[in-house]
Amino acid sequence: MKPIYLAIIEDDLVVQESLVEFFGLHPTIETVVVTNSVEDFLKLINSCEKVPEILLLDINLPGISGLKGLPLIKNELPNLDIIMLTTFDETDNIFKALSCGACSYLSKRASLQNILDAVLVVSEGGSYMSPAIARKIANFYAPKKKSILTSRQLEIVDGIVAGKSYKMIASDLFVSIDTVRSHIKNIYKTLEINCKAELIRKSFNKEI
Amino acid sequence: MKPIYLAIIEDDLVVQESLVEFFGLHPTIETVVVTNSVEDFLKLINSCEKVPEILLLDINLPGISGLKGLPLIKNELPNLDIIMLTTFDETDNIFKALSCGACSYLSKRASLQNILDAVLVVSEGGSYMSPAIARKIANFYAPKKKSILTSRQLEIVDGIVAGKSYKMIASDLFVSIDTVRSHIKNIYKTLEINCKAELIRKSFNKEI
DNA sequence: TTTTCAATAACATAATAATGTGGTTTTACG
DNA sequence: CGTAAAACCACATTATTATGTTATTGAAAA
Repeated sequence: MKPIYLAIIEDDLVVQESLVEFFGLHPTIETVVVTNSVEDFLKLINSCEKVPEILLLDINLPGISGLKGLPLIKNELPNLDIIMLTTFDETDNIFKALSCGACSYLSKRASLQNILDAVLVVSEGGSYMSPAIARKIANFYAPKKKSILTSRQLEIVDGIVAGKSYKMIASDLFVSIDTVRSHIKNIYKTLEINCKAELIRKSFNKEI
Repeated sequence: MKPIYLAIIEDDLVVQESLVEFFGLHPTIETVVVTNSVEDFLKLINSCEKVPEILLLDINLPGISGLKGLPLIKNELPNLDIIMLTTFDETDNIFKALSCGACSYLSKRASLQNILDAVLVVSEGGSYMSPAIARKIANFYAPKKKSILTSRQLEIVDGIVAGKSYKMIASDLFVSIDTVRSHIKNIYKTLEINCKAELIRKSFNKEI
């Protein structure tokens, strides 16, 4: 059975060592690169005969942070699957990491066994999210209780988000363009915004 | 210890029975409602003294499908955590289910043990996604290979998406407003669009 | 070295959007 | 019955956006 080539970037030497030791015991995982910074990793990676397939990347690193480093690393090794290790589960970071191509995300409070599970899952083409993280993702998609806009206003918003002009929205809804304007004025007031871009952003962020 | 009240909607009687039997053995889980359709569930739920906290919901049901039923159920029991069980992992369904408020999603090929894990994780406020599903979610966020826009053009797009006017973008980038206009003309041409709304939409859909 | 392309910029014009003020009508609620 | 909210509409003004044409400069590619 082909071993899984693993890399680790972790600046906390205690954590780093415990990871290395733990994975050293595993029969099918071979830790091929271990560094304590993104910079070192990028230097080492070119002169490395065994190219890692999976990387455990700490999100809080001195120098280039894990989050900033992600695109740099992905640029060098596009096929590397990256598992983020994080101390705090900040929602923003989760989505930023995912947007940069991280495929798994787990809390450092997770046990070594959990981290191993994640590595194995990823090596099989899956993805592992710790429960708290997964919940945040689910909540992100979840519908908001109820909009502060009226149903008519929501129809107007739909039109805007769909890229229609006021004129088009007016003719679609069989009302005058001034009515559309009027609705939009009210919508902007309610949402405390003053341009279309904000409206569309809010809509995509499910803030409406 | 307070038991976890569980409900199950599953039309396949073999699966249903094995679930009921399996959870019956668990000390802290009490299965309080079992039906084979969303319709029956909605009828029963009002005359039920023990209100379920977690629901295992099959996605493919006769009559009202699990997906269609989700909002109806959530409407009756807003605090119910719903775990979707699915035979096929269609990406569309995953996101639809999440958008309707499902908090976990797992393949029926998952073992009973996995389903139990999911129930326990959810009962603790987490969320469980099977690896293949989680991977699809991660891939959804992953960056597209490379943009057809130049880096400068991307800076302009960022400004637009952030809700800035041309004037603001110009002053942020220390160029004239006509330069910004010029960039935007080129961007629209390249992307074959002709308004800001489309640009923002594409940006949020990672089509840029 | 010629050509292409990205980035810069000016000038011009038409369309659309943002904002204000004021008004009517219908519907729902206490 | 009165009132409030929602949907409707008009008129007006300014700001911003969309679009066209043209041109210079520097860097990269052919």
